[in-house]
Amino acid sequence: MLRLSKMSDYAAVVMAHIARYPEQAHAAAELSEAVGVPRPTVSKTLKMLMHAGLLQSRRGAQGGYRLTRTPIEISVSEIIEAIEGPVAMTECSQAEGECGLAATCGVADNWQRVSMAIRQFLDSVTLADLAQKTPIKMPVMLPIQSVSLASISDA
Amino acid sequence: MLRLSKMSDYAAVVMAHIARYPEQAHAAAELSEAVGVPRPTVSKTLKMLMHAGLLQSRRGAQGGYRLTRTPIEISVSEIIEAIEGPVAMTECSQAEGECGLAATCGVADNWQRVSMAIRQFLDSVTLADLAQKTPIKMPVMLPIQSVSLASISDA
DNA sequence: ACATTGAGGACCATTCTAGTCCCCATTAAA
DNA sequence: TTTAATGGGGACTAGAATGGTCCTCAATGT
Ligand code: SF4
Ligand code: SF4
Repeated sequence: MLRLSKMSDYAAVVMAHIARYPEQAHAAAELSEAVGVPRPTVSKTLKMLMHAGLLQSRRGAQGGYRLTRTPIEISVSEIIEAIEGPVAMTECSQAEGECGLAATCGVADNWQRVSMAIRQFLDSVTLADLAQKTPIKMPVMLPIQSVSLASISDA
Repeated sequence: MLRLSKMSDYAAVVMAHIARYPEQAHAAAELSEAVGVPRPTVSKTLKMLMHAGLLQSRRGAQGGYRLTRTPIEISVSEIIEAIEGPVAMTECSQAEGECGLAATCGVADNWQRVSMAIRQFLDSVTLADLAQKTPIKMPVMLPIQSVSLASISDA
């Protein structure tokens, strides 16, 4: 279903929560309760976000997590990538692991473009957008055909 | 990685292959060889595409599969949905199965919009786009902020 | 000192995925 | 009418990924 993993979802929820009070340090326990996700799981998520450089932590009393950047400077694609790796629809859309069918499949090139379009879109959505209460408006996406089908000439 | 499943990828490849000769019937064996995917797997994929109404089949000698519509009338989102169900990033982006955090998470609404934007985009990419040899051009996507953060006024 | 809080990583259960196989139904052609 | 081609349906399996838990150690403020 082209579904985000639950962990990514948690990550987004947690990040959004932190983004609403960016100045405070948020302990894992606090976030766990606020969000309704068991502590160990939330902790794991936080660790991943930290490794990705989206959060900084301080241990000890009064410690916790806070954002390394302002919510406007964090994109949802970064959050997703922190949890599940690069946003890529097909195997061939990542640098590594070229799929064996690349030679015969004939769609690799176009898939990569589609994939890139989605990545760019996700780049353009920020944590601030996600966290705000008022629903964000949808971006205008020009139908792909309008630019592509015009110039077909080969086989 | 927000990755398409392999099956969906196969489906796309196979559909693209058929789309290049829409008039002929394509036997599973033929497609299997053309695409380099083992017969049983390709067969399974074809069955799914048929159930979704994207292909029609005829059994017996000279039988095989062909498209039910022209390639321009088939969107890649339909192909994906045929294999892995509705394109939805979060659990709450589908009608059924509301996730338990819906009340507390505070991002459901915005995720749904992001999800819908992607779905719409995928709707706009057709099988013809995918199948053509010349690389498709990317659609222009206006950054979401430009439309969202400016005009916040509603609830 | 000591209570708090994160770091790191092992570990497990369950689900999903990819892939295989078998047997039956239909159709065209010999 | 027989036969060969071809899809339909569905059960089945091995393996990977996912979601989630737990334990112990390190840091830090009071
Ligand atoms: S598009 Fe082609 S090359 Fe890319 S992953 Fe799919 S089959 Fe492999
Ligand atoms: S966004 Fe909120 S409601 Fe939607 S799936 Fe994630 S947690 Fe559940």
